[in-house]
Amino acid sequence: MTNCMKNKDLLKEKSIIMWNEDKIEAFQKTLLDWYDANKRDLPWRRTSNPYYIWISEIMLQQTQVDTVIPYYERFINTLPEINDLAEASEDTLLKLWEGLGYYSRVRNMKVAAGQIMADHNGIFPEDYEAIKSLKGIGPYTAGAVSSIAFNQPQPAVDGNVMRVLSRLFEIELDIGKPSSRKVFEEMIRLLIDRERPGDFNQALMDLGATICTPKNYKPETSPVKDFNASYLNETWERYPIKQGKKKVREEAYIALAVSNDKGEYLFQKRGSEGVLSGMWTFLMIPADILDEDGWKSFGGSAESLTQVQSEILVDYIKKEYGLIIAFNNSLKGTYTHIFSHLKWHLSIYEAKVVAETVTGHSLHPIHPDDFSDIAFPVPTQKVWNMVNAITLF
DNA sequence: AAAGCGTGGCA
DNA sequence: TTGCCAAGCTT
Repeated sequence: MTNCMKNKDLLKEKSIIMWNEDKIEAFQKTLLDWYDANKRDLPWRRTSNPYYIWISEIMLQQTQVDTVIPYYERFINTLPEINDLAEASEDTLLKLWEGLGYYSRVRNMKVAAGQIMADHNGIFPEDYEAIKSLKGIGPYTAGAVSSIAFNQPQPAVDGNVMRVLSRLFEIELDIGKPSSRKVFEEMIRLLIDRERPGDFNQALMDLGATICTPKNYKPETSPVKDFNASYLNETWERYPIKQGKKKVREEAYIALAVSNDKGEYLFQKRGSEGVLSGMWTFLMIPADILDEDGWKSFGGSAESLTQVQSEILVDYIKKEYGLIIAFNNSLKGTYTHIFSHLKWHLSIYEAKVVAETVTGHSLHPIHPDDFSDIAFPVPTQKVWNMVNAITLF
């Protein structure tokens, strides 16, 4: 009862009028009937194993269903039990995750698997708070797993749900703000079907993914259009409210594929902080060492560096890595990689190792025959493809 | 609270 | 082409 009052106070504060019980019940039936007839047949909907549901939810974070499916299948086949995940090496995990992005997700999963082994006797916990305390599991994923795998009436508010509710109730909140999520959660606590909470949550997400979409939205085609205030009031084009994103930062590098006389290429492991942390790349030389204008001075159409730039580069490699190289001053290609918050402009060149200083360096030689054992982020794969295409292996 | 964190699809 | 979008979490 106390929680119920809190719910209504929060909604009242935001000028949100909740439906009466009859309307809520009618909505639940309409939504679930639609879901029963139209739900997508997805691999993780054929299991009630919380471990597998968890894997799917982590993979689906900010990632499209079609992308996830093959990764999901391979992951559960390779690591069928929580214990397998807890004991897997980071290399194994990253290889299973290669190309999915947001690599901290799988590192966190290994930590969480260790928590489950240590704190829950290897059994996936059922309690919402216990689930949420697992590394990498936030309010959405905790709600999704507890409702889908354990039939608990917990909200699972993701972008879909916020968009659907914004349109149904003409919500004026910016769905990009962290504080807004709590309001939507309180709405779901009042709306959720107590008999089928997991299906209710998934039905809202399916509705958002297939009908109540961000673009090309046709409200008249929705199974719950009669409940949709923004449709009935012809205000639906205003919702959901979301602030625009800021422009991304741009950086330029020389991506240098350095090979030695054994046919190995030299890779560097990125640091534990920042983008692509702990992932392998070719040498990445900040373009601004070459001149004050950085990549703009050569990133366009230039096929080679100037003599001066070339010497600066060779000196930099010697100083930074203790490596004497023969630089092949012929542009192999350019590639622009767009992250969520950052853009890399890569100019790709090759070089051969002539000599190494005795102090060694932070670079790791890897033969192309062994590339299949190592997880490379997409920018590294793109650079390799360009080097590989030109040299005709 | 806001920024950081990958990648691919789409108009 | 550029920008936005997709089943978020951590710091």
